[in-house]
Amino acid sequence: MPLTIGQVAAAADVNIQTIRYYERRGLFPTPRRTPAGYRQYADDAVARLRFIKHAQELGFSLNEIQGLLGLRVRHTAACEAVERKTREKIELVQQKIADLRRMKRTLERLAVACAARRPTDACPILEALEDHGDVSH
Amino acid sequence: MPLTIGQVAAAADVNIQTIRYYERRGLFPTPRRTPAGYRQYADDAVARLRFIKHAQELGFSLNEIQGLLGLRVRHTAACEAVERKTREKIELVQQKIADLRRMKRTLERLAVACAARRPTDACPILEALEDHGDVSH
DNA sequence: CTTGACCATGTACCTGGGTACATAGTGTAA
DNA sequence: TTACACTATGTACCCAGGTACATGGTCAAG
Repeated sequence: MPLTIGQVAAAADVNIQTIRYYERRGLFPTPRRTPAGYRQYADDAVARLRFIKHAQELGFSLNEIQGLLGLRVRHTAACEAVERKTREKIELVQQKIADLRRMKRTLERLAVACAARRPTDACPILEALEDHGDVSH
Repeated sequence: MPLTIGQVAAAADVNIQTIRYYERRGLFPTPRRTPAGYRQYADDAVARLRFIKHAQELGFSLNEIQGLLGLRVRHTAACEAVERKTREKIELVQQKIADLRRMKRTLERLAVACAARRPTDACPILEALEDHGDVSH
C-alpha cells in the first residue's frame, strides 16, 4: 500500500519540500499519482532518501549522488564505476584533511606566539595575517 | 599617493566587485573619494585584503573576519580575544578533521568490499548506502 | 575632441541545498 | 457538513561569497 509524501518524509526524517526539490532536481523519479494528484510512493522511496542522506554524509554532492543513483540501473556492470568514484572521493577527502591539518598547524603557531607575547606587544596573530609572507602554506 | 580601486584589486589579486562587496558588508571602511567620486585607498587597503584572504584560507568566515578586524582597533588589549577566537577555531578545525577521517574510513571500507565482490554480486557500496544500518558512523 | 580604459551605481544572477509562503484542492472524522 | 490536516502548484526567499551586467560619468592619450 503506497505512502503519501508526508509519510515518506516522516519515515526518512526529511522535509516534504525537500522531496519535491529532489524530484525537480532529478534525484527522485516522478511518482505515480492518485486521481486527485497526490504522489504515491513505495517503501523504496524511503530507502532512496536514506541513500541520499548517507551519501551526503560521506561528502558526495547531490550531483554526484545523482550519478551514483544513475549507475544503479544495471547493478553488477556498474559496480566498478561506483568503486572508481568512491576511490576518487577518498582522494578528495584525503586532500581536505591535509589542508585542514596545515590550517590547524598555522593556527596553533599563531596561538602560541600570542600566548608568549609581552604585555605591550602588538598582536602577533593579526600581524601574521597581515603579513606579506606565506602564512598558511 | 592614493590608489584607485582597480590598483588595489590588482595588487591583492581580487575582483573589483569583491572590494565593493566587502565595503557593503562592512569589512572595508568607506574610503575617501576624489571630487569625481572615485574611491581613494592607501597601501594598507592591500594589506587588509591580504588579511582577509589569509584568514579565509585559515577557515574564518567573512563574519568572523569582520570580528577579527574589529578587534584590531585597540591592538594590545585585543590580543587575548584574538587568541581565544583562534583557539576556538582550532577546535572546529580539529572536529572537521575527525569527521573527514571517519568519512574516509567508511569510504575505504566500501571500496574494499567492492573490490572483493564476486562477478555477479550486487554492488556492496550502493547496498551499504541504502542500508538501514549506520553506514557513516 | 574623440576614443578607450577606467570608475560609479544599482540590480540581477550564480552555486548548493534547501525552506517558506500563498492559494487552492482533497480526504476524513465527529 | 463542517472543521482540520494534508497535499498540490508556483514563486520567493535563505545562507555564503561573490560575479555580471546595464547605464552613465571621468580621465588621459593622441
